[in-house]
Amino acid sequence: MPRAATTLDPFNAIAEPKRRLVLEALAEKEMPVNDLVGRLGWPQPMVSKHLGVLKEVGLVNSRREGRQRLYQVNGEKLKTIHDWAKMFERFWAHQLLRIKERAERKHQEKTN
Amino acid sequence: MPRAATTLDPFNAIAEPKRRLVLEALAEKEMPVNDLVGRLGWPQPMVSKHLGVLKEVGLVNSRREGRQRLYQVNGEKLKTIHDWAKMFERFWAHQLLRIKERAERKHQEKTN
DNA sequence: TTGACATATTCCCACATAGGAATATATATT
DNA sequence: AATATATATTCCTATGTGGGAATATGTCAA
Repeated sequence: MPRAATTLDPFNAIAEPKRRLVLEALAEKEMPVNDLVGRLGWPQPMVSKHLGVLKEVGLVNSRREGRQRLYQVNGEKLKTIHDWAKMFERFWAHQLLRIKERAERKHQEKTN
Repeated sequence: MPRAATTLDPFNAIAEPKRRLVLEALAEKEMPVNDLVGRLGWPQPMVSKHLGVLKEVGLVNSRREGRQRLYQVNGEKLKTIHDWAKMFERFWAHQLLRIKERAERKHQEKTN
């Protein structure tokens, strides 16, 4: 069986590099689809489709304004990612640990 | 074209829920494959294959010890994920912004 | 060397999905 | 109503990949 649906899992949704670029653009400011099209240089349907996935998985919200649809980052869902990664903080935070890891890596080179 | 190779992108590698579970287990302590097999209850080849992907993408390191191969989390690569998510910190950190977002969401409900 | 233990690899298949092209829908303007 | 603008959706295809089963490789002990 392949991977779980992109539209159900934020981690899966941001696995696509283009979707990360969309989020990074939206991080600057709320934006309509066409601004993203111009900024990213992709076909409009491509942008809309990626936005559709991001919307369905909850990583962005949108609101209408005239003919445009403005997309914005949803912080809550991105916090999920951040919190998960934070679980491993101790593996990079402490200098002592880093030294220990470096030593283990050297040992690994011999045993590999 | 489907998604880019899992083994080239940490974000893609952790898109698979089972691989996140592997990393979470290894977050507790360095561990040989069989410990993971017992802990997760998956077939050994499945565990080895997921470890293979995590290793190739650099999210874990390994070293031999007798017949066993001990796997450990690689903090540096996980920091990459953490740093990326941190980019959106302001979207959940400030109370004022949260209030603003809530207002925008209410407006969205009307216009949707 | 033989056997037991520990881990990795190969082969196959089903399936989700990104991209492309064309088209559909929605909203504002005249 | 007709047109222009803005965005979404549908259909198609190629391809990466997770799971299962079987097997291979590697390492220690007797």
